[in-house]
Amino acid sequence: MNRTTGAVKGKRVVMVCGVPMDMANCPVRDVMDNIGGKWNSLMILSLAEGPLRFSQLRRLIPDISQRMLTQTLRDLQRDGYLSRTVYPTQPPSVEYSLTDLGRSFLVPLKLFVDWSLQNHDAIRKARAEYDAVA
Amino acid sequence: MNRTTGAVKGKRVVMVCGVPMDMANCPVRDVMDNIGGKWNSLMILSLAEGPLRFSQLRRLIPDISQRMLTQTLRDLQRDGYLSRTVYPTQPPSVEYSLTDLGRSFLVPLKLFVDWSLQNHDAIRKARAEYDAVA
DNA sequence: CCGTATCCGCCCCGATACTG
DNA sequence: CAGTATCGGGGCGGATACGG
Repeated sequence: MNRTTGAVKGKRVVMVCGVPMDMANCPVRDVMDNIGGKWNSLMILSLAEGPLRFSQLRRLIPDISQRMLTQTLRDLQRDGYLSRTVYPTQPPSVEYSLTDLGRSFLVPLKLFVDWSLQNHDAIRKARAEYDAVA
Repeated sequence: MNRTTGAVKGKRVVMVCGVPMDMANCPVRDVMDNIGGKWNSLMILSLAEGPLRFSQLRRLIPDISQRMLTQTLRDLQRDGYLSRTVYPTQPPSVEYSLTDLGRSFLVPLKLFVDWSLQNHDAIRKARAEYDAVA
């Protein structure tokens, strides 16, 4: 397999695992930016078992600020991971729930969570050893 | 299932998918910080098919700066994803290769890449629709 | 209850220049 | 070839206060 890189029609292309990746418009980078934020993946996981209201999410994730809760929900809604429905009560209540896209993302996300839980100790150990040398 | 949150022995615990998550020392957050960087996951993918030298990686990923290449490699080595071996030639050559930990991470990572490639269009579409309304 | 608006510190990352 | 050192912009995210 050829792993060289080059400019193809002015595009930066990186061969990774035999698949050409357009770095200028990279899907992986794009998705990673979405869920790589501090709260995004946790938000999706929190909604995995059913819809929740704004204040419920706030109580469920006590450490998040009101600002970041709003922003995270808006970003995830914008990218299609979740939907927002407003119930015209008094005072108003807003419910957030995963879309099909959001639910489908749970598959790789949960695998990632499992891996993290299984290998966290190994990582912490490696880190400690590295720091001990330095 | 109970999804309430609470202080357990002074720790912030969030119930997610039935699993209690300690937010103060969260493995998922820890791992996400490692590979959530701009170049980290791409670096691991680049080394998936075999060891590469510093300059080879530099050519393979043309957009990365020398500084970030060094830093990314050091961070990934520190957390145990890859190993660094120096060959005492003149001039010196340094080879980077995935460890067992790094290779095992390829499983969830590749699943994530596949999902990104499959759903990128849907995300871009959702984003366009959202922006059109606003 | 469900947000907005504003200010601001921090740190990621790029650019550039220099070493062994 | 394989790094290190230094500077600086920009954006993420926290704190706080205010609005419908």
